[in-house]
Amino acid sequence: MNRLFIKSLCTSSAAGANLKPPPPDPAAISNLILSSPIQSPLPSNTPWTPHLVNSILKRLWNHGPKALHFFHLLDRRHRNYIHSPSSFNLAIDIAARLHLHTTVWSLIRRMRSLRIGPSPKTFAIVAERFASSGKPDKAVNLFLNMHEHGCSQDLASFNTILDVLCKSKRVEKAYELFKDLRGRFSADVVTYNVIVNGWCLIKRTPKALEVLKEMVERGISPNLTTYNTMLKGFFRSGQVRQGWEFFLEMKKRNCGVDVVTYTTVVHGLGVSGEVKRAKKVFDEMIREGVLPSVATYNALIQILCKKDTVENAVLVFEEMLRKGYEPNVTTYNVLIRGLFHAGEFTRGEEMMRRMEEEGGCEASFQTYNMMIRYYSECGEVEKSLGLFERMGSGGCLPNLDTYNILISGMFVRKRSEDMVVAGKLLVEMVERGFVPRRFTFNRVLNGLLLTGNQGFAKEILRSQSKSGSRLTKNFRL
DNA sequence: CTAGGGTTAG
Repeated sequence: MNRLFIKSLCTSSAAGANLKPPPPDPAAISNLILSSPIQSPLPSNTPWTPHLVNSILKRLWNHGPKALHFFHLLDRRHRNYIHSPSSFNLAIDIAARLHLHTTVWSLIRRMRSLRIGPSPKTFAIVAERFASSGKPDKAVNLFLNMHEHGCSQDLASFNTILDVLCKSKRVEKAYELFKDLRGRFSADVVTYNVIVNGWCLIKRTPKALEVLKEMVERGISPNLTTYNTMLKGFFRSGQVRQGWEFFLEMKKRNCGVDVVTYTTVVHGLGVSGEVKRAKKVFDEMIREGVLPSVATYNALIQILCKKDTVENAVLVFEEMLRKGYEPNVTTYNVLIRGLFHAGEFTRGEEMMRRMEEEGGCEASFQTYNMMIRYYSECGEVEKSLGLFERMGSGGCLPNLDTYNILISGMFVRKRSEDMVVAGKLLVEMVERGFVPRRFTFNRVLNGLLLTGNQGFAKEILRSQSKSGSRLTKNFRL
């Protein structure tokens, strides 16, 4: 009897476990947050985990104010949930992108008081924001002072700050810092590779070669990454001949050329219009037993779209499928772009369907922005808006580019009702934390005024000056 | 986010 009772308890609890609600769906919660007013409480009884919080923050990436609001609510209201360092880093990134410096620093302080950071990664994020918004000195100072915020400096974080500066094209600044501190941090092959890449990124290959020479002199051996970086640099700066010779030299000296080397050459030759040679290198790589990757195929498909025909690109795509490769978002984006570029809108749409239904790839903001751009440019407003709607309800929210592309498209047909849509989009983008360029703002308001929509124009202007926007300063009705 | 290869154009 007793045993039976226990047994029934066990089975009922097992049944209960089966009846437990499915794991919370980040998409559903994100949409709930998006559609509810900013004061609304969070859904209760949700078993919050760092993973769940992070996927929500990523989904709300292009709706920064809502994302941060969500983060703060959870931080303050839930005693039994403490944000993870990675969630803090995401929130800090979002705040930095919105230029909310006070928020950035209060989040960093909060991390510190919870004793979960800030980490070198946190500082890399903030430094990256500084560097790419024209403040490389602030990025450098941040690195120099990070120990005051409870984060130690080491070779890895030195390499990171140099890389951040280089990637945002502040190579001179990076090189200065590198020369000042390479002794103190004992620069390694990674440090030198970062600097070589920096000069290559701004097409200054002579400087890159100088650094290469210098590293050898200082007893640090270049590796395959160094050579691949240099190779890419030649092609990027249009030195196809030097690139080719460098490639021959790499093979001659048995550097152990790999799939990255070959992909670089295929892409480099193709971009310069040498499709036949690119195809030959692709065949050579297979002969040499170096297996092409999805990236190699993407490079080949892209150059066929650009410098050959989209039909040939589709043939390579089919071949890739036959060989068992799994195309990724980039593959599809490149192909869809090729089709749209060739005016094959219907086939482009069909490829997008295949990407989602057969390829198991979700359309990215690149997919949407590109398609919206093509439709906008030829005045297909309904098509653009349709895609924009799908974006809003899906996994990727419209970003600043989307709004700019879409708003420009509203001027193509020169219709009054398009101006009203442009106005609504302008208001919406500001609500989402994006700062429209003054040009965009004036263009939309003027458009409204010229098409007899004074009322709406005034409304926009009022709401903007109320929120203290810098945009309204020079605008008079 | 300790370095290198595919998505955008001029």
